Amino acid sequence: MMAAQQPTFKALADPTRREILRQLADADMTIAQVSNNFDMTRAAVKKHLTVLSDGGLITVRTKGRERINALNPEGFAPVRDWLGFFEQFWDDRLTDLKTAIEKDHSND
Amino acid sequence: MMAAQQPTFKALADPTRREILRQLADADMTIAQVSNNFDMTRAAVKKHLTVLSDGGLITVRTKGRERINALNPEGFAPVRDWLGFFEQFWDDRLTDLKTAIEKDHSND
DNA sequence: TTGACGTAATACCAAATGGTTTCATATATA
DNA sequence: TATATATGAAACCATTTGGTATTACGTCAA
Repeated sequence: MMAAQQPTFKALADPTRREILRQLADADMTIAQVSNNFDMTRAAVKKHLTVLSDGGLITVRTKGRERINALNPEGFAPVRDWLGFFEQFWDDRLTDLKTAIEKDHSND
Repeated sequence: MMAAQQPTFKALADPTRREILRQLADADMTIAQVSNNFDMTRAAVKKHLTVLSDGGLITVRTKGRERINALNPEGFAPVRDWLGFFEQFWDDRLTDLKTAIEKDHSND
């Protein structure tokens, strides 16, 4: 389990790729459909899709001569986990702070 | 409000920078302290810290001739928001699916 | 005030990145 | 079968990135 997070974060570093993900939330799309929404060549978009696929953020299924790209919810797990580490860390610190304050007030 | 997310995601794309963040969770550190934990020059670490600062993920305070680097919880908001969009999206889709199933079963 | 220390700033380099163009391959369709 | 369509793949290019080394600057302490 516990997929490597590097390919995921690498994939998310480019604004075009994040925009592609946002658009795939609306509908699954072929490479041609995705590239219609961007001012760059189909080849460039294809490269971005490859990076997204390597990062596990999308899945690709073949339908005849078309490749249909779709979001892969599981691929977002590395980001969830990474963020979770820090959120948990801050939660714990807040809890510790509260505990310390209560302890202090017990001296009133 | 609503900080630009590009500098944030850019900052998170490098494994060294994510490791620096993890270490800053344990304790605030000067540049020299951070660079002691990595097999690269202080100058290289300093560049990473600059990128992290540009991304809003850390804050730097001056204490004499030292610069103390610390995590900035607010800087994580772009990631929280970005992830939240997709989580919300999937939640809604799941809810819609459940509703559709219930509706279908009402024909029994 | 004079070093020593912590950091900033710059120039430089190799490799990665994001784009292009061109050509090849596989599948639909007339 | 012949042609159009959808994609894959490779070569190429400019810019960015992540590292280095070197030098300069501010601050502490003897």
